[in-house]
Amino acid sequence: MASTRLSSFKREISENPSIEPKNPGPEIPNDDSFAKVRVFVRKKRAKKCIQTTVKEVKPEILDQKLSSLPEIEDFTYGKDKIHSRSIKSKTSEAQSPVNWEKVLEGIREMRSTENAPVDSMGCEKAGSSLPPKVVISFMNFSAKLNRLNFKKEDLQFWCLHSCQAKQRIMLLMARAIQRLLQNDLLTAEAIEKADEGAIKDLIYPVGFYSRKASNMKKIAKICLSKYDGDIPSTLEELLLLPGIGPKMAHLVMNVGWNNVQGICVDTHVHRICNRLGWVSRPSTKQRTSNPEETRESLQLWLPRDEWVPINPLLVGFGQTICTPLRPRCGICTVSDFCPSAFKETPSPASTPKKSSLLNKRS
DNA sequence: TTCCGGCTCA
DNA sequence: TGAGCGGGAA
Repeated sequence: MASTRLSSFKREISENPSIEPKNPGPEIPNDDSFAKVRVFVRKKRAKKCIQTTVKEVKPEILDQKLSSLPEIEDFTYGKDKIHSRSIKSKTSEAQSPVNWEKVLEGIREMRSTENAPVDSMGCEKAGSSLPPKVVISFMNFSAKLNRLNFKKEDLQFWCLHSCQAKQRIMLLMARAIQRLLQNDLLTAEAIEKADEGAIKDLIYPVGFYSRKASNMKKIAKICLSKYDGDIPSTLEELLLLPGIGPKMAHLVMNVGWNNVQGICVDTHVHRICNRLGWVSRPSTKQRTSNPEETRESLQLWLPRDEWVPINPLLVGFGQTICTPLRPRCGICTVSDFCPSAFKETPSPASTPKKSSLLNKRS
């Protein structure tokens, strides 16, 4: 049965070399008669699959065989299943930036000596303090938080992590979680029943509080009707929720479900990767124009085990040193590797527009 | 590309 | 005083 599926799959591939493999791939018969491990190799150029082959090698020479294929960057295989894998082609446009590891290490060191808001509030620092039956996902816990008058000890509830919770609720903001907690508004049922105006008051003055209160109600309703009060567990379904875009969907997949589908790229990751010259628009050396482009570009070369930690690392770095305005290049230990160091354009505030000059005159 | 809305900082 | 913040929708 399984071997029939495998042979038809092989035929499918040989007839159509650009076919995308299913993930996970076809099953391999789980018996002793099967002496070989099949390694499915897919060469990728940018996003497009350009070559697909199936190789059969004996397990005992697998490592040797694979080391003779240097273009293989990452793959998994097993007796039972062939999993997806990515291949770094020598001719690929996705070259790792020079010194990226040094830069990352330098940022890690800087981060270890400088506290950033994301360290106390970021969802990765998950809530062991959270009620056991509640898992909270949220967005917008960014640089703005440290400007607000919240005590640090009030912020211990901000986080989420995956746990064996049956009841989950996705919140769309960070800072209001404690107040929602005090009002028992942390389940889809409670949010669904609550008055939108009351939610608005509780989360005020979070950015976009009005829209977020409305989205919370909508999401709670969807979670109750479609997911039994839980949150969706796939990227596609998360993206269908109102107010949930790629940044939030990847964050939830990474941290809430421990299922890494992509890098969570927010404004800090987007800005810093571009400053470092780590990402570019396809086939160009131009900066990426939005976080989604950055994510795709970054994923082409950044090793998968960095996909989750890169977010809190760069967010904290962006909050404290590589700030949007007036980055502190003077204290940055990796500025030697940064093509944008000390080159930031002066803020528009220093060159007043005509309208503001006119206002001043009047 | 603009808007959302309160807030901070230069 | 007003630019900028930050992710998503229109």
